[in-house]
Amino acid sequence: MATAAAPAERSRRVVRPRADALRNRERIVAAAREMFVEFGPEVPFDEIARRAGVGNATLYRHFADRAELIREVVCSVMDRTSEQAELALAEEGDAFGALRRFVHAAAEERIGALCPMLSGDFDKEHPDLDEARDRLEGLVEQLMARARTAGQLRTDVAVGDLMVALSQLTRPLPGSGCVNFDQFVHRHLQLFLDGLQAPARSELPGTAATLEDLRQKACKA
Amino acid sequence: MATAAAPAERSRRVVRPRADALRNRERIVAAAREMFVEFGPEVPFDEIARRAGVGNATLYRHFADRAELIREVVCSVMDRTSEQAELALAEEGDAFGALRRFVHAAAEERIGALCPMLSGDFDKEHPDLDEARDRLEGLVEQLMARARTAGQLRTDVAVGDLMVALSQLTRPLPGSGCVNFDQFVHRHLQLFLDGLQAPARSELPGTAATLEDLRQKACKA
DNA sequence: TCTAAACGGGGACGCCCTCCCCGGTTATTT
DNA sequence: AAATAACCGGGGAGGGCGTCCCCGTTTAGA
Repeated sequence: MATAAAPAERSRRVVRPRADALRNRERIVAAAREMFVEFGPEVPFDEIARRAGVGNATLYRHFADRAELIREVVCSVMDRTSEQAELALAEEGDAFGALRRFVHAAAEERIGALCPMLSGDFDKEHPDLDEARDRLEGLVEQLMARARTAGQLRTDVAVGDLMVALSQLTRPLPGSGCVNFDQFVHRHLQLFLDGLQAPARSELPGTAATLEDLRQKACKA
Repeated sequence: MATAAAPAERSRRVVRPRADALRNRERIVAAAREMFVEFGPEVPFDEIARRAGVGNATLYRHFADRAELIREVVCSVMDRTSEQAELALAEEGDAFGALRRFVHAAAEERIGALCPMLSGDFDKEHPDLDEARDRLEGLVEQLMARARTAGQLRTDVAVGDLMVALSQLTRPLPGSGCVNFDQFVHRHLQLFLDGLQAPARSELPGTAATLEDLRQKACKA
C-alpha cells in the first residue's frame, strides 16, 4: 500500500508537494500581485506574507529571492492577460471592438503593475518570461491585425505602442491607491483607443516597435 | 565699522545669503529633479548631493527635510510647465496646435516625474503648491477652452483628464532610464491627442474632473 | 494512529539612510 | 590686499528596517 506506486506517481516527480503547500504558493502569488500593484516591487516580504495569511518563512521556502517571486507574478499577470485576449478574439464580432474589450480587460488585470518590475534585479532572460511574452504579443498582434485589415486601425502603430501605453496609463499611483482612479484609467484608455482608430489624425514621430525591441532596448539601457 | 549698518543693509534682511550659496541651492534643485525623474522620490539625499556636485551637509543646510525639497522641485516643474503653456498660448495660431505643442513641451519638462511625489509624506496643502497648481490649471484650461470653442476638442474632457493622462504617459520607467524611451512618449502623446480631437469617436465612461477634484480625491484615499 | 513535511513567528545579522561635527575654503569687508 | 566670518565638504556615528534562519508546533497523507 504505502509503496504501491500508482500510475500517476511519475507525474509527482521525486517528491510530491503537499496540497496545502500548493495552495499557499498560489495565495502568496496573488497577495504579491496585489501588493506590487499598490506599493511597487520594493514592498517588504513580510508584508506580502501577512497579506497572504502565511508566515514569512513559508514565503522564503517557496521563492529563493525577490527576483523569483517577481518573475512568477509577472508571468501570472501576462497569462491572465493572454486569456483575456483569447476571449476577446473568440467572442467579439467587431475587430476594433475586440481590441477595445481587450484593452479594458487588461487594465482590470492590472497589467500596469508590471512596469515597476522592469527595474532592478530582474532576470529578463528567463524562458518562462519569454514564453509568456511571446504568447501575449502574438495574441495582441492578432487583435491588431484584424482591426487593421478591417480598416479600423491606423497602420502606423505596432504591438509595442499599445502595450507600453497600456502599461503606462494603468500604472497605479504610488502610495495610497486613489479611490476611484480606475474610472480615470478607463477614460484615458478610451481616449487612447480613439486615437488608434483609422483614419489617422496626425503623423506619429519615431517608429513602431515590437515587444522584442522593447526588451532589447531595456536591457541595453 | 563692523557695526556700520549700510543703507542697503535692510534689503539684506538679518543675514545676507552668499552668492555661491544661492547658486548651490539652484544646482541642488536641478539635480533633485533629474534624480527624482530617474529613480523616484526615494532616492538617497547623498546621491542628489553628489549629482549636484556639493556635499551632503550643504543639502541638509538648505532643505530641512525631504518633503521640503520635493515641494521645491514640484513647484519648479509646474512653473516651467506653466511657462510652456504661456508660450503655446502666445505663439501658436491654431488652437489645437497650441494644445499639441504644450503637451509635448510638458513632456520635455518631465512633468510625469511629479506623479511619484504625490505619495508619502508630502504636504499637499502648502500655499506655494496651491499657487503653482492653480496657475497651471488656469493656463491649461485656457488652452483647452480655445480648442473647444474652435470645435477642435471633444467636449467631454476636462483639465484633469489631460493632466493625469499626460503625467501617466510621461512617467519614467524606474531603474535605468530606457535610452530612447522619449521617442515612445511622444508617439503616445500624439495618439492620445488624436483621441482628444473632435468629433468624439466613442463615449467616455465616468465624468470629467478638475485638478481640484483630483487633489481632494488623492487626500481622501 | 503514525510519520514527516510544512508551517509560523520571534529574533539576530547586516545594510543603507539620515544627520552631525569640524577642519578647510571661498566670498565679502575695510 | 589682508582679515573675518559664513559656507562648504567629507567622514563617521546613530538608528530604522528588511532579510533570513531556527526550532517548537501543526497538519496533511497513508
